[in-house]
This record gives sequence, C-alpha cells and structure tokens, in this order.
Amino acid sequence: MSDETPATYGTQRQAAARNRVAIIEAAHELFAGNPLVPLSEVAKRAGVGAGTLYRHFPTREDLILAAYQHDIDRLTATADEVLQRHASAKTAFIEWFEALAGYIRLKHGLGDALHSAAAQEVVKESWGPAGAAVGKLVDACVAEGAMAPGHDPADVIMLMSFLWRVPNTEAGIAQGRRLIATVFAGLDAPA
Amino acid sequence: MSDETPATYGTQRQAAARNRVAIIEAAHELFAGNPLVPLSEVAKRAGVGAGTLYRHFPTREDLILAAYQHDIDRLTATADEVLQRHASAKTAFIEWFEALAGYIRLKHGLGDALHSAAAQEVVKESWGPAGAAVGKLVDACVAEGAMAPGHDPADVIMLMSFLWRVPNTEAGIAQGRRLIATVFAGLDAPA
DNA sequence: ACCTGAACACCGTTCAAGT
DNA sequence: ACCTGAACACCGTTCAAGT
Repeated sequence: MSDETPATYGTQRQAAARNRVAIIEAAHELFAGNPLVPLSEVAKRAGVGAGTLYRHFPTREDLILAAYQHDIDRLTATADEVLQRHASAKTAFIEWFEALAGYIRLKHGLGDALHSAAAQEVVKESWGPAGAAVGKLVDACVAEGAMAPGHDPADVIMLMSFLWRVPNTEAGIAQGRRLIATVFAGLDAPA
Repeated sequence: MSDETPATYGTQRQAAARNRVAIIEAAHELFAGNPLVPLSEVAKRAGVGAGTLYRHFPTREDLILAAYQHDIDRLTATADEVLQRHASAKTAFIEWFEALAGYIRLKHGLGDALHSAAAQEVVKESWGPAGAAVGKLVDACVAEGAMAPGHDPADVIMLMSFLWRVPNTEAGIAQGRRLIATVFAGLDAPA
C-alpha cells in the first residue's frame, strides 16, 4: 500500500467535509418543507453532484438521521433545564416527552427512520445521548417516588413512542394524555 | 342525466368486481415475497392493465390494506376461540396480541399503512372489527380483575403497538415481554 | 362504462471523465 | 482521492383508443 499522501489530500478532505455539511444543511431546510423532496434537489441546493450526495449518504434514511442529529442533540441537552424548571420530576418528564413528540412529528420521516430495521446501527448512535437524557428524567422520577426503579431508558422511549404516532388532532391529543397516564401507572408499579 | 342502463353494464360490473378480486389476490401473494414489488407487476400477475389497478386502488396503501383485510378479519374472529382456550383472560389477551404482532410483522408495509394519516378513514373501517375483538378481550380481563374498567379498545391497541415495532431479535423479544408487563400494570391501575 | 397498454414524467443510481 | 453531471434503469401515473 502507498504510504505517500499528496499535499492536496488535506484540502480535498476539507472540501469533502464542507460538502457533507452543505448537504446536511440543504436537507434540513428542504425536508421541513417537503419530506419527499427529491434527493437531486437536495444535491442541487447543496451545490454538489448527485454522486457526491449518494456517496456521503447511501440511503435517504441516513440523510434524514444526519439532518436531524443536531436538533436531537439540542433537545437532549434540555433535559437538565426542564428538570430544574419543574418542582415535579414527573411533570418535567411529561413535558420533555411532549416536546420530543412535537419535534418528531414536525421532522417528517424521522419517526419512520427511527423504527427502520436497516438504520438500526445509525439509530443506536443517534439516540445514545437521548438515552442518557431519558435516564436522567427516569432517575429523577424514581428519586421522587413517581416511578419504580429499574426501568431501561430504551424501554421507556419505546413505551412513550405512541406520543408521536397518535394523530395530531384534538382527539389524538386527548388520547395521548390518557395513554401517558396509563403508561405512567405502569412505570410506577413495582417491577 | 340518463336513466337508461345498457344490459352490458351488469356484466361489466361483474368483470370489474372480478378484476378487483384478482388484484387483491395478486397483491396478497406478491407483497408476502417483496413488500416493494412494483405495482406494474401486481397488475401483470392479476392480468389487468396498469390503469385498472390504479382506478381500483389509487394509492399503494389502499391496496395493502385491502390485500390484508381478509387476514385481519380472520385473526379478529379468533379472539373468542383464544379466550375459551385459556383459563386466564390475561394470558389469552397476551397471546392474541402476540399473534397480531407476528402477523403485522409478516405483512410488510401493513404497520406503516396503519399509522399513516392519509389512510385514516380506511384504517378506521379495517380496524372496526379488530376494535370489537379487542373489546372482548378487554372485557374478559376486567371481569377477571386483571384490568381496570373503562379502557378504550383503541387506546389498548395503541399501547400494545410496540409489539410490532420492537426488533424481531432475541433482545427485541425480551424487551417486548418487559413492556407487556409494564403496560399491563398500567392497565390494571385504577383510572 | 370499464379496460388496455403504450407513452410520459420523474427520480434514484451509476460511472466515465475531469480536477 | 474526490467530484461532476449526463446517462441509465425503473416505476408510478395518465390517457387515447378499444370493447
């Protein structure tokens, strides 16, 4: 194998990194308007060729997850803030998950991408920090006595995921509230 | 408007009905093998033109729901049988939902179609009988004292829907069992 | 009225040529 | 090595012509 690296490789790598960022930003803008936007349009907006987009993100799901990574991270970081703002950990827990649900509902395609088997690995990476944030909320609820100890944060996310699957109508919101109460009763019961 | 109906219309309607059935049967066979099978192939297998398929089923989801309608109905009808076979209503409940989950997992695309906003109306029609079946299981659990009264069957379906979203692996199955226990604890708690 | 199937539009994906 | 973008393959959708 060649151990010689041309000086241009450094700048090429930088260009590649810039392209990657440009693609992610273009996707972030365009997905918000139309979840089914052609990837060719994303490439055009990013100012790159179709092949470049395809090499960076082999599937549409890869691109969706990458495009929303920053937002997920931001929401994840708010867990502490929400806990501090509320006297009740349970109230904080609910508020945070409702924010998460509203967010996932807004980011078209994200919900499906998260549950897709193909992107299982990427999802695990994307949701690692989210799992930690949920862990904090869970711990606070346990400390407060509102939740039984021992629940896996991943289990809690799965249990609460109905929140972004109920229809975004008045009836759906009411159903969401009922289901939150039921799930919490289950989480509060001794293991 | 014309109040005259040519004699041929009757046979044309019959032909249209036959086409519809042929399309549904072709879709049922082909979806099982490949959920992304081109609709043109379904049309070919059914022996109809592309336009005919398109007129009967404007969207792919319409076709998916129609193709699996019979299976859903059949599974729905087994609720009574499952209840009679088990001494415990709760055990029957769990078995029936696990069968439902296995079935939905097998019928590629059905899970997504069920939660799609576009097909909301069709879903309501498709799941009417299923709601009744779940109602029976719920009532039996309530009578047995394993579940608090007053839960809406639609809520119960939504709560249990994690079953067909957990990965079909050993870890996923284990997670499913944990979540069943948690959800049941929640359903058992007083409203 | 319903049907066929060729024609069209569109988009994902590849790959030869360029830097 | 990375990139461009034309070319290709494929599939959903339409619609003129047929019965």
